[in-house]
Amino acid sequence: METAQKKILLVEDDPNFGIVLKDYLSMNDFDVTLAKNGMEGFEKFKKDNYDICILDVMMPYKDGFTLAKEIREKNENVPIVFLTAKTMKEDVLKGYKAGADDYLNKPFDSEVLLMKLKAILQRKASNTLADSKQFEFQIGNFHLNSKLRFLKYKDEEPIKLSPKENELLRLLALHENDLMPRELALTKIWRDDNYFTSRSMDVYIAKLRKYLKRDDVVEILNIHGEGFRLVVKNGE
Amino acid sequence: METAQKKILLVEDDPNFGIVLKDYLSMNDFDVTLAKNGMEGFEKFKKDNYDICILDVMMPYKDGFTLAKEIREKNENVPIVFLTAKTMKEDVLKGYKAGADDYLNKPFDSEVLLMKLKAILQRKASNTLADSKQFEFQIGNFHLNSKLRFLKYKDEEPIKLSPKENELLRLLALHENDLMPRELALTKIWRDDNYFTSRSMDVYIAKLRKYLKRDDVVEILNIHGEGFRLVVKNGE
DNA sequence: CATTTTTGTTAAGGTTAGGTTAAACAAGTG
DNA sequence: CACTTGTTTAACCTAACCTTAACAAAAATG
Repeated sequence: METAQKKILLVEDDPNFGIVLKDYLSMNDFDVTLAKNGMEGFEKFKKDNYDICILDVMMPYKDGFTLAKEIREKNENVPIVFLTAKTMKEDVLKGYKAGADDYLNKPFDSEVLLMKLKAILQRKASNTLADSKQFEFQIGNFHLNSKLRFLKYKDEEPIKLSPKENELLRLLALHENDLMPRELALTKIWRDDNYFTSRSMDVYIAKLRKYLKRDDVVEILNIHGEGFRLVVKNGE
Repeated sequence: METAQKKILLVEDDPNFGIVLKDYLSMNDFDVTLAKNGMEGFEKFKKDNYDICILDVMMPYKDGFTLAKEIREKNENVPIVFLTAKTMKEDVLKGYKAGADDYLNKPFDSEVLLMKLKAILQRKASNTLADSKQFEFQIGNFHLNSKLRFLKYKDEEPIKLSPKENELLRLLALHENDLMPRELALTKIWRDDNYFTSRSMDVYIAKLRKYLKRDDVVEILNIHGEGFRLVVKNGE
């Protein structure tokens, strides 16, 4: 059931260029929302769900990278495409670190942009199943609310979770009783897979274990060299 | 620590450039296979599983687009990145139509390529696990879960298996009641066939026998000079 | 049947991954 | 700037894993 128009958030401070691009994309069957700066872009992003974000890098007040990071915090999956004025290597690298999916150098060919968008949406289409943002989980006698970032055990005071704790536990919960590969957490949450991020992850596992200790039906097992497994014993 | 190297198929007809690029990628922890033309590229693609394909567009005999189409027929998910000599719009569009994930204009910055590859692999990370591999086996009264690396006998506590134990038992199970040649295990699991790896394998056979002892319907027999055989007596 | 080759088994040693705590660092806030 | 919160890095230790060595038993070989 999918012929619905794809929603694009376009953030571009040059009004002329912005409107031209918006019209072009609209003509090609996208539903485009135009924001004139990073601030406005973020406001609009929070208010609605978009299939893709196109961000100009050079903008007053809040540049594209900063905006991208904020967007990533809210949504780890939405594709982000940068528009950069020229090929500046630092910019490109910075963009990818901020979680970009692609970038385009201005001036660019509009047809090329169109193809990129299509390619990106296609890629997402296959992924989309696992993407279903699930926010609430029952884990043994715990209840995890991943949107509000707290973990509650029976009737006790909810434990507040930090962003990393929360995401990690959420990933584990998504794979309950199954393997949650190290690599997955590292690429999804830390966006980098190296010795230090890996050790950092171990630290978070220790923190989660401490929280989960109060319920002996729940535990996090390690599978050496592979990852972790959140097991919930369905006793009695 | 090391999360398994990613396998790259690099198809590039310019031998100098190809080798330089290959070395660069290898240094950055990728496992690179280099093919000198489209034909060879496709052969290699069929013979192995790759995490990503990097294709030069301009090649004799079979160009990058044709190759990409063939690859897409075999595998609709593997990411494909094109290398194009210059920004030719037609080429770029053609590339996306052939199912490209991205393209790079030569000459390009190697760090940028690296970031692109990382970004692409990150996107794929969630998908990639679905490798059609057989993970679960019933062996007499045992149940082997090869993904979670444990072996369970009836209702006892599962026995945790080490990676080598696990792979070896899995190979034996795949050949249940049939010969599992030494050589097969050595090349598949130890990736080398010499005196020491062979002795190491014997050690693992001993370990597995110890686990399997609790069920006298199951045993590992040696076929002198040939390999081993996992037999399950189908009593009564 | 003596000799060589292959296999069975146990234990020691070395390496790497993971568990845990605390200190350092970074960013945001009163 | 002191204080708080979140995260990374360091340090130290234990557990897991794999190889190698050593010696014994079995099977092949001539």
